[in-house]
Formats: sequence, structure tokens, C-alpha cells
Amino acid sequence: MDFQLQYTDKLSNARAGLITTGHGTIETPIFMPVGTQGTVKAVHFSELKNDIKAEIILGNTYHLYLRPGIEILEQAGGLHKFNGWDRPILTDSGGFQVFSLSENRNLKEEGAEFRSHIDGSKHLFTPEKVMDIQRSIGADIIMAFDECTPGDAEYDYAKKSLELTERWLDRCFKRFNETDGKYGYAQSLFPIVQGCVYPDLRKRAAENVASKQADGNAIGGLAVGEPTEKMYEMIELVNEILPKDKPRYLMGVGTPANILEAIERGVDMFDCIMPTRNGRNGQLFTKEGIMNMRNKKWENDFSPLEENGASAIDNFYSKAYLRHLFMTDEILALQIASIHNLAFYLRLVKEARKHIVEGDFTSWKAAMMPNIQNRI
RNA sequence: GGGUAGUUACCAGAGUGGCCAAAUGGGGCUGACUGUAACUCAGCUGACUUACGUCUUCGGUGGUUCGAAUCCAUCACUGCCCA
Repeated sequence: MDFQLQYTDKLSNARAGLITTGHGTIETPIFMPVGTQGTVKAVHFSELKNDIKAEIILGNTYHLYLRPGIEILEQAGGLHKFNGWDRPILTDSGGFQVFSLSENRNLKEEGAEFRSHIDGSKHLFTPEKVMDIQRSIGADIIMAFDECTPGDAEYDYAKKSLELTERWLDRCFKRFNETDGKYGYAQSLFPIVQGCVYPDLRKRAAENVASKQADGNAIGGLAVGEPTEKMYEMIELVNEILPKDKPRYLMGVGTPANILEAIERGVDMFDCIMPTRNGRNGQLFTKEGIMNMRNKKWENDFSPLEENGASAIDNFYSKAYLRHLFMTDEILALQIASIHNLAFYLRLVKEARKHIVEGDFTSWKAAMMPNIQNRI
């Protein structure tokens, strides 16, 4: 994997770059739709390419390990061959599941012991095993196995958690360097900065991560319960330390506003379930603000979903029709909302990139911020 | 015409003398959702009120009772069965 830093904003830390992988290139800043189980929920790949213009999607190690399982993925020739997505893929390591499925796991030095949320069976995820699984899945970018610390963790817990994550990181790199990709193209391992909301922990974590000289670096453990301002502070602090010539990936974030704030602070890559999950739950993101499509006020509003929207479906379908689809529990509602939101997110980062290149990112962002946070 | 069962909030449907503004579903209204155990979850849904609370309701009317959605009488309407 290669990263070329193409432009840097004069008034902020915003950057535009180009990532080259074995499955094509990615223009940054980029938003990566989440496809946990090898599918971006409710969205066909043709729509992902043509309407949404996704350049890279995510998969999840924990979920793909449980189903369909590593054997099937290897028989298929990796996730790209299995699901037919021929562009770049990034897999999360399962570190977030250590956090989100915390009732079903037991953390030990060796690794995280999980109980499957599907059948209750026991599984042990070690850093080595997670590297092996991600070799079998075959994503272009794979993530270190970490503990995603809750945003409200006490200092002592956060410190112990970070130390465990750092020991696991060394084991991840050791295993990663001892093995090769299985399908004829290179994979890159991104380490993850933890440290909760504590500046000294974040600083130390960022320095440790930077020392690995990886192809790219991630910031994790944010937007997990801490105040938003703390998140921005941590991003600033960490990005002062992470290498400028490598892409920076802010994991799991966030709202459109979060993303612009993070781009301004030098983040290049994003993923979030928000456009898809919130879309399925009836929430639409637009450049005018956020709409709840179940609201009665859309009942007889036959105007397009979004004027000059990011995809053709915005003109094709009306607000009243989409509301009708949600109220009657039609599957098409989930599809339209997911496509719309993802297209909006992808256009948002594409426009951010354009304005970074043109040199007016800061003023463009300032004009965008009030609108995209508006409730309509 | 005879018999029988029934009539409860937007719908369905519990409740058979005080703990009932009335269970539970559905529908409706509003909100939440940030590296996806999520087409999920939460609140509200008689009126007025920020709330405490007050008031008006359980087909109509009239009774019995300290007290009625619940008991009695009668009227109206509906389902089913028999002619």
C-alpha cells in the first residue's frame, strides 16, 4: 500500500491524498461504508459503485469468523472473491466487539475469550489468531487487535487497557511480519491509538503507534461515550504525533459534523454505521439538515428527497413516498435511505477534498456546519 | 317472529361493585442510534396542566348503592342460530 499526500490546507490541518492498494486507489479524505458481514446492509454493490461511489468498504473479523467461517472464506479465495467486491476492503479486528459485546467476553493477557452472540459457543481471540483470520479474509487493510476502551473509563482502567493494547500490538506486528497474504496481493496492518480521554495516555499511545512505521495509523476509542469536545481534543493531540506521510483513520466516526471537524484536524479516513443504521431507522442526512422520515410533516410533501442530492434516487423519490414506505415497513425504504445517506456521506468527503485542493476548505466547512447539524 | 351472544379509548380486546382514565396488542405521535447481536430501541397516545392535580368517559336513559365500566330496568343497535 502506498500513500501520497497531495495537498495540505493552509489554514488548517486538512489534507488530500491518494492511497494505492492491490485493489485500486482511494482518494482521501474518504468515507468507508460499513459492511460488517461482507455486505453493506440493504445496498447492492452496483448501487455502492454507481450511485454512492464508494471506493472502499469494511468487513468485520469477528462476524465473518463466526459466519460463514474462515474455511468457507478460504475456499472462496478471500472476501473479495466471496462477495464480488473488487475494490479495496478494510477489516476491523474485532476490537470493537470486545467493547460492544463486553457482557459476553472475558479479557486476559493472552487474548479475549468470547461467547458467540449467535449460539453462546466459546472462542478465544488472540492477537495472533486475529492476524491469521484477517489473512484468510484477505482485506487490503487490516486492523490491530485492541481493546476499545469505553469513553467514560477511569484513568487507571484506561491506562491498564492501553498497556494491554500495546502488548497486543507488538504481537500483532510480530505475527503479521511472519506471514504473507494468501491471495497474491499485499495487506497493510494499521495500529490503533487508544488512551481514552486522557492526554498523557493518548500522547504515549500515539508515540508508540508512530514508532511502528506502519502503512497507516488509526485512532480508536472515540465517540464511545465521551463528550464530543474531548474527542476533538484527542484527535488534535494524536495527529500532532502521528506521521504526516501516512493516512490517518478515525475509527467509527461519525456524524457529518464530526467528520468535517476531524478532516480539519488532519484525519483522512472514516467509517461509521450511522448512515446505514440511522437510514434504516428512518433518519436522512442532507446538506440542509437531518430529517426523520417517519414524521407526519412529510406525509404530503411530494418534493424530491433532496434537491440536488448526491444520487439519482434523491430526485426519483419524494419525501412523502419514502415516508409511506417507512410507515408500511417496506424493504425499499431501507434501501432508499441507506443509498441516500451513503451517497451524502461520500459526496461530503469528496467536496471536502475538492475544497482542500482548491484552498478554501476552512470557509467552505464553516458554511456547511450549521446546515448539516440542523434538524428539519 | 323466536332464541342467544354482545355493545369498553383510533382498531382489536381485557376488566364483572372501591386498588380504573381503564390491562395487553396493533395503529398513531415524538425521540434515540457514532470501528453494526440494531428493518432496532425508548417515551407518549381522554381533556386541561410544566408538574402536583382537577375534570369528563366504558351504546342511550333511568335506577340500586357511601361508591357502578362492573348490579337492576328499559330503549337502541350488532353478530350468530331457528323459523
